[in-house]
Amino acid sequence: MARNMKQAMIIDAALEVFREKGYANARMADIARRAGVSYGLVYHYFGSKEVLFDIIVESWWNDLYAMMEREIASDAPTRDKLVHIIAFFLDTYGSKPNLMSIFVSEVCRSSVYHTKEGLSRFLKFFNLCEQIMLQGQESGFLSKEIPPHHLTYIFYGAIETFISVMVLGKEPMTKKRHERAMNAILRVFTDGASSRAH
Amino acid sequence: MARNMKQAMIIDAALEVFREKGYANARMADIARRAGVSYGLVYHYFGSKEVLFDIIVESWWNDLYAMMEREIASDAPTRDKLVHIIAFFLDTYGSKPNLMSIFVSEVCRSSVYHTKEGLSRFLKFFNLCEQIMLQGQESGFLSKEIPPHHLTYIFYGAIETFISVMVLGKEPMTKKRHERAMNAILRVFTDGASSRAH
Amino acid sequence: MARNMKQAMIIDAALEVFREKGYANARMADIARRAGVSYGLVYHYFGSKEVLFDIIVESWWNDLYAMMEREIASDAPTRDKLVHIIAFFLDTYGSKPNLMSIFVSEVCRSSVYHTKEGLSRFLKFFNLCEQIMLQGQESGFLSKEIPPHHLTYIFYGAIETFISVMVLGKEPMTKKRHERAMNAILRVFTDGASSRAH
Amino acid sequence: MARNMKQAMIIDAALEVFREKGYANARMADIARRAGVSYGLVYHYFGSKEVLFDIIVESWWNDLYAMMEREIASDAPTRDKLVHIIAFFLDTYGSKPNLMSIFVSEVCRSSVYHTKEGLSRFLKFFNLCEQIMLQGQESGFLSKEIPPHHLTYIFYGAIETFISVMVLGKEPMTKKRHERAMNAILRVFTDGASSRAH
DNA sequence: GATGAATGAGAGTTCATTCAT
DNA sequence: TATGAATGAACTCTCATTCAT
Repeated sequence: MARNMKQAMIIDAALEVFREKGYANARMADIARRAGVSYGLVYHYFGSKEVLFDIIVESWWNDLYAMMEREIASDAPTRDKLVHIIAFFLDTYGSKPNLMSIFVSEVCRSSVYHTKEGLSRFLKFFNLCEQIMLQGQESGFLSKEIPPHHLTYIFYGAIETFISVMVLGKEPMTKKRHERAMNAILRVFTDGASSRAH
Repeated sequence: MARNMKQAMIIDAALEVFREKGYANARMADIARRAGVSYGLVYHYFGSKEVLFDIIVESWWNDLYAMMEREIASDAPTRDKLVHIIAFFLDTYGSKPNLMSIFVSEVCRSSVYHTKEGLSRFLKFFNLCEQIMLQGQESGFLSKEIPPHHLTYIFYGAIETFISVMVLGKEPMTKKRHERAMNAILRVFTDGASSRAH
Repeated sequence: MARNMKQAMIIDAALEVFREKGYANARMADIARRAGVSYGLVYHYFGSKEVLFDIIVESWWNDLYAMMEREIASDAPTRDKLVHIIAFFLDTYGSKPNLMSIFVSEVCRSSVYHTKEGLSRFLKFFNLCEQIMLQGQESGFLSKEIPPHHLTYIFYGAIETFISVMVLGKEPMTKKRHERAMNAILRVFTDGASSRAH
Repeated sequence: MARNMKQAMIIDAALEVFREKGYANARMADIARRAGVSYGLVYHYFGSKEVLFDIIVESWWNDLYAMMEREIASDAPTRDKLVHIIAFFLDTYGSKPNLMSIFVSEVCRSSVYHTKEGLSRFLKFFNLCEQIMLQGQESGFLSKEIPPHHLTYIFYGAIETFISVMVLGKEPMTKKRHERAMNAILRVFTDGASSRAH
């Protein structure tokens, strides 16, 4: 599939360039050069810079939503669901660091703050997350004293910051890092950081 | 005073425009028009778009560092220090929502990912936060099982997400919101979200 | 060919505009308009106003150096070498009056005084000229009483002023003018203006 | 005379700045700063950048014309007149190097090529010079075989190039340099560079 | 499909000049 | 006389996008 190959090369190049420079400073010429194609071809396939960015971003959101919906539908214990969500972020960082980097540095900020679509995508994710928190409260695993959207903020904030720090440090994902991040987030989120927690 | 007044008007206009459009899409002409001054005056006082942005950002970081250092030096219980830090973010959102909005949407992301200065400022803040976590562990308030930098990520991630959501919803700060956010963050961070926590 | 043609048209337009207005007052928009191309194309090919100017200037210096080096290497009598050098300037004025005009009004002054490269290019030419004067002294044609760099200044000064006056008067080069300038420079430089000279 | 003092300080500052940067790149703010006055004052006294430059340039031309007219009116031998003219340039370089530098790098080029006034001033000087050459021919000192305007070009070209080289090398004027330049110009102009000249 | 020359609107920046004080 | 805040036209340069080949 020559077609798919070139498209894929452009996407990969775009991931790199968007990560390095950010959306605003990424130039279509850079992406074309990095992909080793003429920059007419980028337009041939993707129409515009915005569309190219959106395709990348959309694939991310769709994967995320799919995962979240799987978890919501599943009848696993809430604790496992939280584990799966954390793992999804950590694994994606491991397999597609560029994508994850773009997500934390561009998507979940600029795009969210300055476009309608960005905002609604973000809110949709929070909504899905909230459902899981609600399931947790109903199953008796999570305390009902804290509103589920607040639980969402704290849970998601923890994941995002862990990912951000790895992105900033360009740290490669390792088994150890994965395990430590997972443990820390899960432990503090469920039992708290206080020394009283057993 | 006239001098300081116009400067202040430009800064205020810049805060608005940067918040609305983001750094990349903010136009100096917009800022000048919004401030009700001529195009050239913005340059007369601030030299360039970058400098103007930096002045705004720098004032934020300096305030933040000052607060953190006060807390580190203080001999209040760690729990109070955490309260003060959370309050600092919530209060700043209340008094300077534009600044806070710029912080979460631009500074702590694009600027941090794409400039050396941005990165080092961010890391400095994390470092200060870590010191407080360490104090908390030493005083016996926080569990020593979790590394202090991990505690930092979770604590800060929670604050940032609460602020982000308020920014996105353009929610005005109220006493109630302040209290709820404070309680949720503090409660989950120290005791966890699990229903076993009392 | 289309590519080279447009480039050539831009260069020609630049030669005209730089000559008419001088480097500082030449506008890129003028050059583009004169060349009959879009604004952006000038940048597409030449990157910046400075580069565009430099390319023009560099071609001149390179031609000049090449000629000088040919003369130095040649075993013709010094008198012939001087004839060739004078002819080079006069002929270039005839075939590329814009280039020559830019040279005397911009390059050999502003550029030389205000940029490192300009200075070193000028000195390099003087150095080559000095070598020819030295050859003339060694062959017995030129008096050894006058230092070769002084001979250079007088010889070159004469040529430059003749060219300058032609540029100022926008005089087209004719055979007669060529001959008269050649004779006057050669005659005075070798035998002097005194009536005692035979 | 406070008035004259500040004016003089501005003129001096302008001489420096115009020399360092050239007319086009000299900024009024630079001149004011260098002079230690506000830049409103520069306008108060001189009206515009162009006027300021013109005043400087005009004083030069007037001194030059006055000298030339003195020489034309004098009944000294032509040789002495040539000596005086050369000395005028060398002495002015010694006493006012900035002025001389501006003259060779800006006035006798850009200004001459791009303004009507510049051109006419230059031609007037050439005209005066020609009269002296004519006197020399009539007195039998200079050969009648070479048109007086050609003699002018060669004579003036020699002086200008000597001055230019000193300006470029920022060489301070010394007695020795003065003498050598004088001798070289005079010797070659009258007797030629050929070894046959006695 | 594929190229890259060509376009031009748009943005940042400069700086001579004005004018209220 | 003296200041420097204020103005805005003018200019360079960028880069997403189009289109002929």
